[in-house]
Formats: sequence, structure tokens, C-alpha cells
Amino acid sequence: MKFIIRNRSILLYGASLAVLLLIMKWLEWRLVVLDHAFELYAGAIALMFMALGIWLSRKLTQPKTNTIIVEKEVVVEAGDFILNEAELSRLGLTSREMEVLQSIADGLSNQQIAERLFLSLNTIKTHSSKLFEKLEVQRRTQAVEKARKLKIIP
Amino acid sequence: MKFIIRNRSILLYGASLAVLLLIMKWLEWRLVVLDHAFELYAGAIALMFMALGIWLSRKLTQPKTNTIIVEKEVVVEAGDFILNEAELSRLGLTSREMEVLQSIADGLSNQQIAERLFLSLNTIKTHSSKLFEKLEVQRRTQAVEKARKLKIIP
DNA sequence: ATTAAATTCATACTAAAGTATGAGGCAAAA
DNA sequence: TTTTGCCTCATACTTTAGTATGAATTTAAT
Repeated sequence: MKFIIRNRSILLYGASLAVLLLIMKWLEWRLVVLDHAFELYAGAIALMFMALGIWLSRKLTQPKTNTIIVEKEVVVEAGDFILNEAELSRLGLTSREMEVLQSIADGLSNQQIAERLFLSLNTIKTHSSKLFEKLEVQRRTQAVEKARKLKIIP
Repeated sequence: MKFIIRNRSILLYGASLAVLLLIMKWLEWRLVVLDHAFELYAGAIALMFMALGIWLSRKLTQPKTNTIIVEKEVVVEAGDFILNEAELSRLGLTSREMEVLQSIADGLSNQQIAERLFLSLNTIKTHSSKLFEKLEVQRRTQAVEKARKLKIIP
């Protein structure tokens, strides 16, 4: 059953050939009687096979694919941060100061920063104080603001 | 000239018909000589017209278009800030709280905010306290961080 | 090896931030 | 009209942030 479904096209083709041969034989017999019906016969064959060709072509050729490219806008989140290395080196921030700055920007308290970096609260205070000096600010919020403006942090 | 190009298919069709008729006539003459070459003749016609049918079908049928949509990512400059009004209304921040939040994000101290908005320091403290409650944060730096994440402030 | 910068931490202090609570005024909604 | 939410401000208090100073240790460079 599956074989029939899968090879339907080929079976149909065979069947049409068989039918056509029958018609041909019949026409052949007619040809003996009617002497000049030959052109009609040839035309019939031509027509049928052309039809068969068209049908085959339609069935067997894979459909043409028109590839349509649709541009879809995708907002890329926060991909535009480029570290301003010039400013960073100009300010002369040390690595620890940068870590503290980043943690401050993340909204952590000095105590939390100390825990995160395994340091004492006083050390964090020292670092942040020096950081503020270098950034020429008075408060952590200002530091974050300025650092963001200078493209030192995202 | 344009006519030729545009109706090339039809002209080709006509030409092949003419050629075929010539071949047929020639074969007809051959038939008188060779008596039983009839089946071969019919087969030739069948073959040719089937080929013609296939060719015609390919040329003349409009292509079946399988539209393949290819999504192309277009990077949109994420530089412009779009206020997340849904979040803003969900949080229920009052206008004063928003002003204070903005000032905090600008790196101002409570005292400076009070001066900017012509209010007392205590009022600013009250506003910021309520603001922190609504934003579910403990510190002003956290408030700025969260507000930025929620697209409430640029 | 010596210098210089960076890191760590401490103490002591001041300043600012944040919490809790209450209260008066005001405008819009029920 | 009463209620409700917002704005304002105050007092009192706790917590966190920030400054100043000094010192020991580590690390990198001269």
C-alpha cells in the first residue's frame, strides 16, 4: 500500500502508457479502414504526450523558491560600551580602585564590597576615598555618574 | 526586437512545430519505403512532444513561489533612551519621587537636592525613603542601578 | 638593592544617608 | 463632605559613607 502511494507518479505514468498503447492499436486498426486518418493519429499522440509531459513536469519538478529577505529590526541590548582606555590611564586608577568602582556602581554598600573582595571595611573606605580623589568627586553616586560619562564603566 | 524577446517562448514553440512537421513529412515518406517502421514513428512523436510538454511547462508556468523569510538582524543604535512607562506606572512613583530619583542619579547629595527643589533636607529624606521602598532597595546607588535597569531613567 | 607605588588595615572622627514616626496642608475623588 | 493620596516638614535616632592619618607589607621597576 505504501509502495503504491510512494510511487504513484510512476504507476500513473505506466498506466497512461498502457492506455495510450491500446488507443494506438485501436487507431492502427482504424487506419486500415480509413486510409488518410494518419495525420489525425499523429496529432493525437502528440497532444497526449505533450499533456503527459506537462503533467510530469508539474509533478516532478521541485517548486521554484523565491527567497525573500525580510529585515527584522532587533534591538541589541547594551552592545555599545567601549571602554575609554585613554581616560582610564589618564586618571591612573589602580585595579583595586576599579574593582571598588564597579562594585559601587552595582549598588553595593562598603560592607558588601568588603565581603565580595575579602577585605576589611576600612580598606574599602581607603580605596573609595582615593578613587573619589582621582575622579575629583565627593560621593559614590557622583563617582558612578562621572565614570559612566567617561565610559570607564558600562 | 522587443517583440521577439518578449514572445520568445511562443516563437520557439512555433519553430519547433514547424521542424516537427518537416520531420513528420520526412518520416511519412520513409514509411512508404519501410513498411513497418510505424511504431518507431509514433514513439518518436511521443517522445518529442513529451519533451516539448515538459519544456513548455517549465517555461510558461508561473513559478510556484515558496516564500522563504530570512530574518536579518539589524543593529539598532541602543543609544536613545525609551522610557519604560509600564514599569513606571506599575511602581507608582510620584512626580516628586521621580525628581528626587533623577537628582540622585545625577550624583547630588540630599542637601543639594533640597536646594535644587527648594525643599528641606528632611523632605528629601522622606521622598528618598519612600522611593527606596517602592523600588525595593536599601541605598541610593542601588536605586539608580535598578531604575536604570528598568529603563525609568536614562 | 633600593625606591616608588600599590595594597592592606587600623583608629578616630565628621558628614551624610537612611529609618521611624507623626503631623499639617491641599487637592481630587468617592 | 469625607476620604484618600500626595507633599511638606520636623524630631530623634541608627547606620553607612567619607576623611585624615599612620603604618606594615607586597610588588614592580630602576
